[in-house]
Amino acid sequence: MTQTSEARETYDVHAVQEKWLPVWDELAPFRSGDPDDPRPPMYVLDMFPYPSGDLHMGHAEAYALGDVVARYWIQRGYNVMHPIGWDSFGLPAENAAIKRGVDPRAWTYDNIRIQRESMRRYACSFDWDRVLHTSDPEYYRWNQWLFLRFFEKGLAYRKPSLVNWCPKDQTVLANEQVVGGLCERCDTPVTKKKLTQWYFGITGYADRLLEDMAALRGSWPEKVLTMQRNWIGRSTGADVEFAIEGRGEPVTVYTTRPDTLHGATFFVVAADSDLAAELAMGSPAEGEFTQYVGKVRAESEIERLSTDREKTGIFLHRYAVNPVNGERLPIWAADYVLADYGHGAIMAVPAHDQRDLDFARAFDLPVRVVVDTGDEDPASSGIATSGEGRLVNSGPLDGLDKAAAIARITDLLVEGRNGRAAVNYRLRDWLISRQRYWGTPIPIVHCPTCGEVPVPEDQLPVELPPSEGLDMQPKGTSPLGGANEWVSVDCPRCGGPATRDTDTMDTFVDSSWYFLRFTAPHRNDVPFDPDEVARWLPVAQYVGGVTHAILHLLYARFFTKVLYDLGMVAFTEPFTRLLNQGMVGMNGSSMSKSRGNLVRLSDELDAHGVDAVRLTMVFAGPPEDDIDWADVSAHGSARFLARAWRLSGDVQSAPGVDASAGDEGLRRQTHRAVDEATRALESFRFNVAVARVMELVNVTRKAVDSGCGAADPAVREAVEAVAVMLSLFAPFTAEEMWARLGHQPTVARTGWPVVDPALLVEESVTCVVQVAGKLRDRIDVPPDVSDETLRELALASRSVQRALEGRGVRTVVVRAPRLVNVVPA
RNA sequence: GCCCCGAUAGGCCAACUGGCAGAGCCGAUGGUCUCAAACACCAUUCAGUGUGGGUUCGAAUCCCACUCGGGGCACCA
Repeated sequence: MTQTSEARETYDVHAVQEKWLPVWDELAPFRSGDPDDPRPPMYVLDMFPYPSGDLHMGHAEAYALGDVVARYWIQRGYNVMHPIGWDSFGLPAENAAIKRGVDPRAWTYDNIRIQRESMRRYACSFDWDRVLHTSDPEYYRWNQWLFLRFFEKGLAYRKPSLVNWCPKDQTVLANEQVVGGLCERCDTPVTKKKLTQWYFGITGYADRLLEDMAALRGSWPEKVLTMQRNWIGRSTGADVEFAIEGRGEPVTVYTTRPDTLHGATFFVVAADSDLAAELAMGSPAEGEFTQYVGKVRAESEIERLSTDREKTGIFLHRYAVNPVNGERLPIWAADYVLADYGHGAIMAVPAHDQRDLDFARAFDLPVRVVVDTGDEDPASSGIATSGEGRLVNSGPLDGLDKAAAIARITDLLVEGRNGRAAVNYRLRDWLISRQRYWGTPIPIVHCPTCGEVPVPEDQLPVELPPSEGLDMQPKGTSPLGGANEWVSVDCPRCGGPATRDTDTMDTFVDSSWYFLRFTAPHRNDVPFDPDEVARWLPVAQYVGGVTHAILHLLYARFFTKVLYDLGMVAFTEPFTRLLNQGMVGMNGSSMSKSRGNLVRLSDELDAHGVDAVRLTMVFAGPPEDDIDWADVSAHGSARFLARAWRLSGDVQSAPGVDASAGDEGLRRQTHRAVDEATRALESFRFNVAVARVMELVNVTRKAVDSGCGAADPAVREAVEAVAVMLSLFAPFTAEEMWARLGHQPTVARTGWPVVDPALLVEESVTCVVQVAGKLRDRIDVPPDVSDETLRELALASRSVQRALEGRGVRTVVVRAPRLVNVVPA
């Protein structure tokens, strides 16, 4: 191999970075707000960050991937809106305030400044004209405004309930923020507490959240859809009313197995429910019951969740009456029945429900089989049977199968007016109150005479009082309660003395509609501009971590449907396509916020340069896979980029030279590389697209050194294609190459290379000839060879004849022009 | 316990609707350069696709069972 450049130039990545940043600042190639822009609009959105310190490896991966998508569609001629903002309310700011005595506001905005500058240096293709921060009063006023719309529709309401409580953060948590019984933020075991809190009525949207997922199939990861489906947890069954001896009102229970109604042998109410307390009152077991409830309340979620714990409960000395046969069922209070699911009470059918059977065996209660499944009697086996079978011991249901029995009993219950078909959801209403400072104040005034009074719109935003002088220490009530002057207000309705609600909203409220605000972040008269929303939304491509598969994405979908019902948007799903990127780890351990950063992004950027880090993130594998930084090589990426850059200095033809006169072999390789890279990009196989560019660099290097030579116009065509394609992954290198090729900045807006289909057609293809599925010969044929000709060519092959060993030919499978399979007799 | 997803070279990963298992990167080995090393460059290397069946002319790809790994839900009646 000839050595073309003796004194090899070296590629100074850091100098190149410093060179182009100010140029891009000046050109602002990613502005999307020109109303006369003729390009078709497209909305590409990265999940916005929380401003906790500087960017880390996870951000670097996410924004590298989001940038590939945004920059690709820009090259394809779209006016891409790719905005960024900060999800800047939340606990860490407050914790920093407590720990270091700094103002949460100052801490937050300092971090935003740092992250913003890091994003600039990382060459993120954001439209910097559209920045928003959810902690700005101009933003959170619209949280409050939307809250009031929800309140008017009855979708925001207050109720007393047992709520998840984090003893460390001293605040309530939504169901979604309790992970495996631990606080999502601080991993403290969560307990229950009875509090009156604000909720959003998401359960009323459960069916729509479920059904509308059909439209997302194929464009959202199946995994995310499955997780949402599980979370919503729809089940169908029946409500059945049981009379209670000595009580006027019957009690309704929900069951998914109404067919087993005749198998009920006892009745259980949730120990921590109001109903249990009422039934226990005056009973001989009252004292025992009170003690039991105390114990249950004190238990942490983690204890409750343990599956192999023993069943506990108290017999209340009361009886329920089975509506189908008049049997008296003893009523027990137990903690295995949940107060906030269904009606907080169940009919227990131990023969066909494992939990009921475990309880029956613990307390020696009868077991009656009503579905003959052919399995061993649960009373002796200890295993409840839930399979198919014929109904027995069930009066009018005897002989029916499960489905028929469910239909029949449901009809009978309706006739007897003591039951009906029913649907239940695992999903609970969304608890949005937080007893913290750094969030959106809930715009409600509590008046002793008028009750809950909304703050009038012209008084929005209800701004947070200064943090100075407020006690931020977690103490179970909001720090805002200490801001006496702020709390005391005149009731907007009657003018009398009243107090503000001192809780703040869950920060997931902020992120449930921010994607709408990006269309016009500076409008202060509306939350978002309907015309702009119509122009840009729904988001064509959303990019973010799978950690938000349930929480954020479910809430945002819910908000969108509510806004649709309010007539504010014309679509019901906010994100048309979703790409989940994986996480970045090191040597098998993850690098999450809580576990500390094993690899510092700034170190990697210093060592290898921005482009090499970005390229490594994209090239490491499919975007949704996790990356182990130990498995990939930023150094290898840097080496490749230097090789690509070197090519741009080798090109000897002039800009604008006619490529059609160039070397055809190289031209074919170039056009095929662009074609394949394009297809890979559109199906999110970014790593494959990068491989195609690497391949093109390799063949171009060979063409320069030992092929057509550096002066051939095909070399320029190839290197220009490399530069444009690299602009998605390695913007600095691409820009520098573009300049060295004699062009003006910026390569980011140059346009995607156009593939000449004529150059994709091969002159001849290698046809594989198999005998009995085994490779026996290869023959070169024209790409348009006919089946007939190919068949004859193959049969004429000496290797084929040898492989046939004189046997006859049974069939010949011909797939022109690539393959022939000769099947011997 | 239930439900998803995955398993291809020493590592990370490719392989369009079933059709030559290998595109790319890392590593390793050899060479060039060097006083030497590092860097760089050139070249070489390695699997028959987790296991067992099935469908097919033909299976990494489709089907069934299992193993291992990852994830989700889990006392939700």
